[in-house]
Amino acid sequence: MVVESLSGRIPAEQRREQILDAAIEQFGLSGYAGTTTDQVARAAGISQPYVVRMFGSKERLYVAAVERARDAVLDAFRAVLAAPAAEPDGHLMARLGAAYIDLVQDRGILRMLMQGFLGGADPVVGPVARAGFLEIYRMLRDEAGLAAADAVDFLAHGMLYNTLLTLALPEAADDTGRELLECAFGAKLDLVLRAVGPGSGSSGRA
Amino acid sequence: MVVESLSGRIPAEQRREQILDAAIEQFGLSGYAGTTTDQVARAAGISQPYVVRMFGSKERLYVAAVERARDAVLDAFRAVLAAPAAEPDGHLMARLGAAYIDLVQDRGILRMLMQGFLGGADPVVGPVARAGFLEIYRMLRDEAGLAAADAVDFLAHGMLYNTLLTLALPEAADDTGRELLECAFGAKLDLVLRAVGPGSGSSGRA
DNA sequence: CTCGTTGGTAATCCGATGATTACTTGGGAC
DNA sequence: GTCCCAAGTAATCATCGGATTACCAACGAG
Repeated sequence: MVVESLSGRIPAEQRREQILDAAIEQFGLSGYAGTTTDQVARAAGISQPYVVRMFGSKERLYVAAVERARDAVLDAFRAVLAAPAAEPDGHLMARLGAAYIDLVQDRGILRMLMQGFLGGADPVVGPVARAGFLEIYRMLRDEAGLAAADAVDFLAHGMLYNTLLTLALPEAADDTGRELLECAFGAKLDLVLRAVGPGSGSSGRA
Repeated sequence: MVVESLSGRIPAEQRREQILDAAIEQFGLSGYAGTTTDQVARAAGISQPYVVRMFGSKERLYVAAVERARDAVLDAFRAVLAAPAAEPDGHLMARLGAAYIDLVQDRGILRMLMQGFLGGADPVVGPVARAGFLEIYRMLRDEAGLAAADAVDFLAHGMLYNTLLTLALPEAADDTGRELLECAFGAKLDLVLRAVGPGSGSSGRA
């Protein structure tokens, strides 16, 4: 997970990417206010002042992390559109859905997206989050060619995925929870559970 | 919005309710870490130490606020089930959906719910949030009598509502946004927009 | 009236945290 | 080699925030 390569003196752009990876993980877990720049720095393997100096402020780092999470979604969907349909019975929406499930196996990205949505009321984060969401919708409609109603249905179930996964239901579900998961994810459930594994799989804190 | 009644010496239980109302509003806006106990206290019209003493700690107050938001949802749905169906064509799910839209006109409750979901990874909030979500699901299935697939579909669209509303899309939508809103809310859109009104309606900070 | 219980606050403490400043080191150009 | 810029850190600051302590004030019972 965390960058392990004992890294002396790395070009700034590469370091920037490492910081953003760490920021998504940490901000995703604890939100903007709940995450310290020092946590991000440690996760990226550098010192706290360098994080601040690289991005100017914590707030700007946060916005960059939100944008990066949005780009991850857009990239994942565009990869599906670029790839040839292997199976003829695989409808586009199903393939997009599977790609999304795959993407958000990285719970950092998933939670970062959700954090972004919740920032809708914030004067700085809000506009970024709204524009990002609409960009994804436009992509589904214009590039993937989904009808508006289909795109909305796709998004709705995506949001349910988001909720169930951030709730960590797959990791800790009783009978009711399992029924809900089966019904929500359908055939994709094994995709979800494969990553969780048979163990309790509780990922500890940093 | 904020309790205005110049209130000297109020019974503790009543004060507790005021604090919880304020907590839902504030925590919903800024999350757990982003909200100070002093903000909650001011919004409730009392002093900061009293808030802490009443609930023991900020964390316990937060958990209580999450539970209260959950109860608000359960109560709203049970009210629908208890009321006689006025119109025969009004399907149960549509009536439940309308009740939900109505409930989350209070954006504080809406955002508090979302904050709770995002706390799924937290060792304290997580279990509460998971149990609360499953409780709502069980209610839909057992008390409302929805088929599991219908309940899941209902929840999925509810989660899309949540996202669109926390993003504050109704308050600030371009053409794409309006199309998305129309498609997502359908006939319920006027219910949503009625509260927002023709003005910009940007509700200021506390 | 007085007294104890409940409702409530002012003052204060201590740790945490984002930012700033000043400093050090590595490595490529020539 | 030496020079200089990019990469990076240690030390420090000012502020904020949750919790604690000690104290004050209504109100009802007797």
